[in-house]
Amino acid sequence: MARKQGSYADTTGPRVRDAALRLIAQHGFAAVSMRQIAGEVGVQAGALYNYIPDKQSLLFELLDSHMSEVMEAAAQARLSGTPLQRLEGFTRFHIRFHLPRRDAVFLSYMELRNLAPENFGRIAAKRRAYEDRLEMILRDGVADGSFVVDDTRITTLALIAQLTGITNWYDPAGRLTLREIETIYCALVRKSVAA
Amino acid sequence: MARKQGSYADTTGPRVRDAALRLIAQHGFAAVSMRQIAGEVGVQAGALYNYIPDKQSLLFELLDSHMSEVMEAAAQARLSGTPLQRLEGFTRFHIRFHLPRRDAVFLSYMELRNLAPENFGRIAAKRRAYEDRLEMILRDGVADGSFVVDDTRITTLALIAQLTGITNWYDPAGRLTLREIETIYCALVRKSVAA
DNA sequence: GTCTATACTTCGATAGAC
DNA sequence: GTCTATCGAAGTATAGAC
Repeated sequence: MARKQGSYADTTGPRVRDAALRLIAQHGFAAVSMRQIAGEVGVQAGALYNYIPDKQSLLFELLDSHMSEVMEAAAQARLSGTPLQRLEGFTRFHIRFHLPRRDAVFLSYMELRNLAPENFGRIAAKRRAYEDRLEMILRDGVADGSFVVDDTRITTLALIAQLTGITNWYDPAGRLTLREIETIYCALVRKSVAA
Repeated sequence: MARKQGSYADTTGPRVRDAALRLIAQHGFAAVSMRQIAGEVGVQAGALYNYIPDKQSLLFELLDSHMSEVMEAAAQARLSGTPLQRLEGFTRFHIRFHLPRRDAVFLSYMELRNLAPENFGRIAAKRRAYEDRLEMILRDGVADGSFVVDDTRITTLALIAQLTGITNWYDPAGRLTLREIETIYCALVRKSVAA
C-alpha cells in the first residue's frame, strides 16, 4: 500500500502532544489555549482536531501515557536480590526515570484536578500500582529483618514524595551531577528504613 | 469616629480571599473566573474590585500572606535544645502547620508559575528562608556529631518534600490520626540523619 | 491534512445608578 | 459597597474550501 505523500500525520500528532505537555507544565492546563499549542507546532488551531477529540482528552492522554510509561519501565527494571538491593535499584530507577520527565511529573500531580472523575480514577489506579511496587520491597525487608519500618504504606508515600521532590529543584547545570544526587538519595533512603 | 453601619467591608475582603484560595486550589488559577469567586462570596463580579486591583494581585496576595504566616509561626516556635530535639520540633511544627492549610500549600507549589517574575522572586525568597531554618538545624547536628548527613542542602530539601507530601494524601477521616502520623514521620526523619 | 472563517460562549475589567 | 449593564478580547470547537 502506498502511503500518502506530503502527509505529516505521523509526526504532527506527537508534536502536538510534546508542545501541549511543555506548555501546560509551564502555564497550567486552563491557561494554555489551543491556539498556543497550534502555534508551537506550526499549524492553525483547527488542525489540532485531526489528532484529538477535544482539550480534555488531550490532557488525559498526556497523563495516561506517562503513567503507562512509568509502569512499563518499572516492570522492565526487574529488580532482584536482597530487599536492600531492590530498594537501591528502585531508588535509582525512580530518579533516572523521572528527572528527564519533569514536565510530565508536574502535570501528573498538578493537573489531576482537571480530569473528569472517571479519568481521574484511571490515573490514580496506575499511580497506586506503581507505589505498591515499592511497598512490596519494604514489606519483604521487614519480613526478613533487614528493614525496620513503622508503617510500610506511609513510608512508601514518604519515600516517593522525597524522591519525586527532586524534580522541583534539579538543575542539570547545577552543583551536583545526576550520579551524585542518586548516591545521596540512596544513602538517605537506606538509612530511613535501616534495621 | 463612627463606623459606617451596614458595611461588610471587614468581612467581605477575607471572604473573597477564602473563596479564591479554595476555588483556585480545586480548579487552578486560570480555570477560576472572577464570577465564580464572586458567586461563592454572594456578590456580583464587579464588587470584587473594591477589594483587589486585579486577578493577578489576588493570587500574589494569597501566596505572599501564606508564606508570611509560615515564617511568623516558625519564628514563634522558638525551637531549642539539642539538634535532635530541634529537628523533632521542626518536624512536628511543619506537619501541624501545613496539614490544616492544604489549599495554600498546593497553591504555593502549583501556581508559582502564574506569578509575574518579580512576584515569583519574592515568594521564592521567603520559601528559601524557611528551608534555611531546617538546614541550620542539620548543620548544627553535623557539627556536634549528633547527625551524619552527606549534603545538608539536599537533605533539607528531601526532608521538606517528604513532610509536605503528606498534604497529598492526608485524610482527616483516614486510618491514622494526626498524632500517629507525626510520630511515624519523626522516627523516619530521625533515622534519616542519625549518626 | 491544513487552511480560513466564524459561531457561540465566557472572560477580566469598567462605568454609572443607587 | 454593591448592583446592572456592557465593552473588547479571547476561549473552544466546527464548517467548508482546497
